[in-house]
Amino acid sequence: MAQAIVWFRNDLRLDDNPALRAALDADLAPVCVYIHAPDEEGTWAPGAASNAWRHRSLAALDAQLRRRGSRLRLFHGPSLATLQSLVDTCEAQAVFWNRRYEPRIETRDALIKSALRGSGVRAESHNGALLFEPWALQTGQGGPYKVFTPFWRKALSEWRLQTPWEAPRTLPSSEAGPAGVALDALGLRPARPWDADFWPLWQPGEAGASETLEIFIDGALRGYSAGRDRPDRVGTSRLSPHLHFGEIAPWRVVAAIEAGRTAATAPDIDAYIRELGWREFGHHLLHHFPHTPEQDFNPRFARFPWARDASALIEAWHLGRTGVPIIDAGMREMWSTGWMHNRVRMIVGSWLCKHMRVHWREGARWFWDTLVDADLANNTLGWQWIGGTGADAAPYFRIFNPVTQAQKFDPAGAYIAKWLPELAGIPVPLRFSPWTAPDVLKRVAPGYPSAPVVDLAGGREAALAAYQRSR
DNA sequence: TGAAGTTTGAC
DNA sequence: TCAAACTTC
Repeated sequence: MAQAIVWFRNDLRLDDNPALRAALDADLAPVCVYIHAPDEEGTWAPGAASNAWRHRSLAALDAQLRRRGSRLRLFHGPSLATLQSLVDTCEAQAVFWNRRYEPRIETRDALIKSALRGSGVRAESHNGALLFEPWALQTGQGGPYKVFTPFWRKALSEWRLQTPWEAPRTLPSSEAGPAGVALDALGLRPARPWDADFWPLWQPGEAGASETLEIFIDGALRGYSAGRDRPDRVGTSRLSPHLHFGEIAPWRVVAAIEAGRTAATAPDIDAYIRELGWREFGHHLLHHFPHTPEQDFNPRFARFPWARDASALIEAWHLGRTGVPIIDAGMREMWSTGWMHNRVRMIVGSWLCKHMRVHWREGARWFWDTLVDADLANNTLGWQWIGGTGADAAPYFRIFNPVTQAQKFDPAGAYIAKWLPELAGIPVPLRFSPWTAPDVLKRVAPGYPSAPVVDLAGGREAALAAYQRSR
């Protein structure tokens, strides 16, 4: 049987894998490879938490391939040279992969595709990650969308999803060509086990993704429209890292969720699929506006007076020592688990960009390194949104009050107590703003900051004034 | 997928 | 008196 290279990237699954399917449909034995080449991603090489996840996800994929009589071969880049050498040594007839949409990767992959084709090899990329390719939806004028609502209306009107596909129980094995390097040689696993608290919560890989989906459907999906805003509960799908690494296809998530549609569940199902729509919109924007991971979408903010020398403020934010419990709880949740609830991401983001008046790229960089679901499309969309600089963003003057938000979405103060145990002894009305009861705070949690690093009312006023000045 | 201040209208 | 509606940033 002739061979094909199946080049795994952010599609670390077998089911619903269009590249793997293409190889099998062509009657070619898949040589499954992963090529480690972080330098080819420029300034957005994967961060530490992301690498820790990938290490385990690659191990899971290899185990799954072995159960089917195949295996995953690992290599160091550069990607093109590695693929060319694999094509030669395996005498492969084709190379298949699933597309990524990060600007540097799109450019690199286009070069790789044309180089392979230039040497007479069949090279094909497929859609393994999105419900709609970024170029599939266009405005009436023929351009990209910049506003979510019309984008999503268009998507719903052209709703056609890939049909689920299950990988065969046995894969043709191929021993041709080099064996590759050991997983540890890629250096993805942290040298010091700072990620120890991640793994009771997460199971990287395709099996973990399916299990997470089932848990969501049996649990938080009912009541999702309201429950997703509650960081004190399991109210969200927690699928984001699995979707980022392609451990499950979004169309499979949609199909599974739709399967239980009733009149009662319809609003929750629609609300969740709309969130997947934001993920689609993020990829659409990243593809059409490739400078947005670095630059404000709205050029007006070039004149905005960001705070000077905010390094002490930024450090307090990093460490979860701002003195505002809901913010510090969120930052510590992320540090411990590699993930932060989305409502809390908005609160900590608003605090950084508005009260601290620090440019969103500082936040984007920190999230990039600390989140297991760090994704250039979603991270950029989220930070441009909360910073007020984005395409369809919250206006800059929409400033979250972290005390009000905590009262509303963590009413029993349970989320705060979980991540800031030193504040658990402060009774609930005071736990949201402990600086208002200085003697209690000093007695119960003497190590916690005695006051917010930025005054809530003063910071809000300063941000509004700065916005006015820049107009 | 804000907050805060003001107005309005039902008691 | 108070909550919902409205307005402004």
